[in-house]
Amino acid sequence: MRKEFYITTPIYYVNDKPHVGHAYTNVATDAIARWRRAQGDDVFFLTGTDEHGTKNQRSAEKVGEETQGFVDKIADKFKDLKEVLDLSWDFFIRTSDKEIHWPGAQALWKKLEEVGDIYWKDYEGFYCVGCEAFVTEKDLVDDVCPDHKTKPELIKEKNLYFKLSKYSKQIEKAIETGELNVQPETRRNEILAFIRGGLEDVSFSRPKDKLKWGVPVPDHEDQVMYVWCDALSNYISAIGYGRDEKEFNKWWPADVHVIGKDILRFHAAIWPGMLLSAGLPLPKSIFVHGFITSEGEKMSKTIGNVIDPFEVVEEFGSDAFRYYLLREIPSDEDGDFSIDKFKERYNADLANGLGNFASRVTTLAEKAEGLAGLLVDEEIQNKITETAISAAKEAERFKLHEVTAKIWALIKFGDGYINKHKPWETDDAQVIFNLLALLDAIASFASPIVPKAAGIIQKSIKKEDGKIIGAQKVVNLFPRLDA
RNA sequence: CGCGGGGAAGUGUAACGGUUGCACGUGAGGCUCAUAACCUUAAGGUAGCGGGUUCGACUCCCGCCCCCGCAACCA
Repeated sequence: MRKEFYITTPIYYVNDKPHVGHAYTNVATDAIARWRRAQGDDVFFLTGTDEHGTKNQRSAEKVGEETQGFVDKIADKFKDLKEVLDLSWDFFIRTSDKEIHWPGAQALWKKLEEVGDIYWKDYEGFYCVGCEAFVTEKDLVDDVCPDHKTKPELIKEKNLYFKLSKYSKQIEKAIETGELNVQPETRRNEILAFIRGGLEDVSFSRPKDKLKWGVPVPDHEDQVMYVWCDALSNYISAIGYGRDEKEFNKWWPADVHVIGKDILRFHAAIWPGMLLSAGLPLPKSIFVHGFITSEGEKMSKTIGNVIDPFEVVEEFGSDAFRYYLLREIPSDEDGDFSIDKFKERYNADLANGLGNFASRVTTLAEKAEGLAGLLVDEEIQNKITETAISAAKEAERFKLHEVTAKIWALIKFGDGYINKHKPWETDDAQVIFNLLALLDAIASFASPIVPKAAGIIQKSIKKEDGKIIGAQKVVNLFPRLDA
């Protein structure tokens, strides 16, 4: 029986076009989704955009556009990543979508209110008139707002609050027992320490005059949802919560929420609290990945080292970019993106590695005779099985760079095998058949990582009734780059 | 203050209480099926510092130094 597997990326905030960090989250999630599909699971892969908030409203005003039109344009850029990065997501949720998202977000709100977890409370904070938003002390430079050079005023307003504190213990226990599996371990410890400190209730709404661009709170005309209920609820609204119970029950709970380390708290504290309140099951796991630095430094517009995924792919192709992200960036830590390292990886692993291996094997196989009907030698089969097992083990804990390394080690083994057996001298059909079987396995293992190249290789291997009978030469999959 | 993670060849990384492994890069040799690709091999690490436990520690414990993350309204 096919098992449902529901995986999500965060929804991206649309105040700017996508950068390499977004690309990373997408590619990592995509690789897991493709891997599960290859395992035979029925996968639903969700991504999308978070489009509300005063920031977007103001950005739109600044350029003299309708807010909706403004966010539409940026959301499209995120959608474009599908083709650019060769993503396989099934649905793209937008929080400004009144048909799909709003009913879910509002249904969830009503549920929380129904069980008595929503209440009125004064919210007090520093408010910058220029920003039209509350600012935190962290935002301030010398006590003034860095954007407006004014001192924010302390104001009070009535907000609806969510009783997160009530679920502190339950959330803590769920994470401790692994019912909600937070990966990697270090993030699990981090969030547990935080939760043990006791969770406070969170502000859940804003008065409409402060925040116009958002989801209206049901039954409270003058209030608009603050980000938590608005954004986090996308994970259930997208699959039918509040609209289509059958579809919702098919997919929920999520198997994995893939997130960046910056939003761990929202996903591993607030979100579980909301779900518990609503009587819904918790997601099975949360995979927290690190951030990407650029040329060893934090990416920033002022330094000018922001990496544009569109440009990298334009120059080197989606497979190469995906490979770099999955192989070079440790999936559970911060990693660095540098053009030199990119080229090094490309030449070593893709051109000299996968590409060259595919060429040598298919060239030998194209000329070979008597391949049909042969069986793979035990040595090769064992090697393939070993790799499948160890790669799957790493994939279970989301060590994607390790998965990739294990698969590429098989290429190394293959190259050694060719040199050892010299099939170009012996024309040994069995050896060539073994190599073809190996290449076939490598292509299928690598397809979640470099889907295009894997597809080309698979197509070049001729099969009959699922059995390999020959191949057509694969030419220059990854042309070498000049240093 | 605190909590959590980490410091290993030029770079990136893995496992492990008992010859530090792997990959890239570098040097030498080999091969020619292949994309000046591939294979073999060499050099290169006193495993941050100082103690302790132990027959024996990179691995466990303690102290110190350095780096990073968290420290709640930030997506």
